Amino acid sequence: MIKLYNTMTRRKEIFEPIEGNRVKLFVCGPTVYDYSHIGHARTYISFDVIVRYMKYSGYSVFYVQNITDLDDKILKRADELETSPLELARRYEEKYLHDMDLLGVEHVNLYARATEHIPEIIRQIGVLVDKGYAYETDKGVYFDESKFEDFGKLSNRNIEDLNVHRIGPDSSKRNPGDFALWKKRERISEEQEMIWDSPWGTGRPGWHIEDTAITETYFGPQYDIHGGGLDLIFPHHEAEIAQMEASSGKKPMVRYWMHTGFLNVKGEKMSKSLGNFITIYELLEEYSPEVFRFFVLSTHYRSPIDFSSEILHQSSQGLNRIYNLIEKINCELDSDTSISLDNDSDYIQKLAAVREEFFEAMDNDFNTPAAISTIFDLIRDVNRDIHESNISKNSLTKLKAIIMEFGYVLGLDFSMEHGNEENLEIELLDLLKYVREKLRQNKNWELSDQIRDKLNDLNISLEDKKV
RNA sequence: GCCAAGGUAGCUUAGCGGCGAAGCGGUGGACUGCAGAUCCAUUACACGGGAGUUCAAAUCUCUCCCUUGGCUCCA
Repeated sequence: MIKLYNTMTRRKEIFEPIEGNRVKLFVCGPTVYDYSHIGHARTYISFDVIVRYMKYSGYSVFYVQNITDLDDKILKRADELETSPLELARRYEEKYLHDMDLLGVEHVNLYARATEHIPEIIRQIGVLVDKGYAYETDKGVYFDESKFEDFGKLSNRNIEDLNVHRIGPDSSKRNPGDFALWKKRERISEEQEMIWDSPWGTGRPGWHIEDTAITETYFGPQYDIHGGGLDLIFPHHEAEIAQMEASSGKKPMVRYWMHTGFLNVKGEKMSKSLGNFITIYELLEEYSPEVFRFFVLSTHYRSPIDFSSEILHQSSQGLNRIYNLIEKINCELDSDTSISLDNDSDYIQKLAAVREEFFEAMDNDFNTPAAISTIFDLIRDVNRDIHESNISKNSLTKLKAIIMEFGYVLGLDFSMEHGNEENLEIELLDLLKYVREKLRQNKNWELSDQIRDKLNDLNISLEDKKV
């Protein structure tokens, strides 16, 4: 039974899909005008694990993400780079998907591009106009905030507050907070991209409407979960609620709202002006995807998380502790000394208990830090038992399987089977190991240590075992 | 100003009414030719301050202090 925190109610609730075990999940995707950054990575890794766990728990998840490929920022950037907006959008979309692959984020079931849903968008705007929720000016079509009394229910604001601190509102709008559904733009040339015909003249959609047009197309007017970064609560998600609930007349648009916390860099918000903007590409030049994922999952998805090299190093060390155990298990399983103990049944019980604890943590609003903590508890016990030769191969095999299972849910590969080295490399390495072993037998410590140090410089770590 | 999220050992985080926990780290020891890994022990002033509710508060309520974010570009 999964419990999840619903931003709408500000409480943890028992998760129940509208229809059986089928989950309709929408997460706001990126605006593809630049490289994705580590904040995106945090959000999408979080939802990756959430979805993995839901599937693992028996739900059939239909996971949709939009790709915002018609935004003003894209036009501006394309102008700067003297390229076509669509080409730019496709290029960065490709980079986004590639980054997700590198991070081990599974593809969602459907990536929906805004530009490929223009008819749906126009249709939805039309409904809003017909029902009197939207009005046309000479600049565009706007949603009339005052007609939708629930406006602000997600972010806990009221319309008066929103109107007070607005500077220089557009006087052509009825209310200062009314947002654009359709932006009128003149068609300059025939080959111009990102401009479409509509009943309100040529132009392009506003920012919020693509998501509701897309979700209505694939999910209908009501679905299970809508997710995204914390920063999208206002105004984006408020606008979505207004659009969808006003046009369909059905409430609520979505049952559960899930928002991921921010990733800061050394205590500061990531921004281009501060110069602390880190792209996923840059991240992966320095850290492995596993370390970053482990770092992300070491904090609960709703909590703020602080990125720094010191903390990444801590994560790396923690992850190594898990890897070391796997290696040790593999070693024990390969060795000839067979320990046969009759405490297997104890182990089966213990592992079942740990498994239950792990899944309890995950059930509790996807509490990955608590789940990881159960892995460490297990590791401590197992290390002790291995150290005391108090565990059978049979138990070790089961133990390994369970850690792999945890790894699968968290999207971390604990298999330690990377075996993609060239054969020649392996053979040369074996030769080197053989020579060094001979040196050690002759107690030529100086030279054997040198070999080990040099290998270490090449990122190959050699660790001697007791003979 | 309004809204929101936080303040738990040196660091990073769980816990959110009933023995304060995990990882990273520090120190000493065992094992090892040394190192690494691991084990044992140990170190930790750890629940921002104050008041209240309760048999019982890190946990609930109020209040104050501090940090961060949002307030129509944002994952």
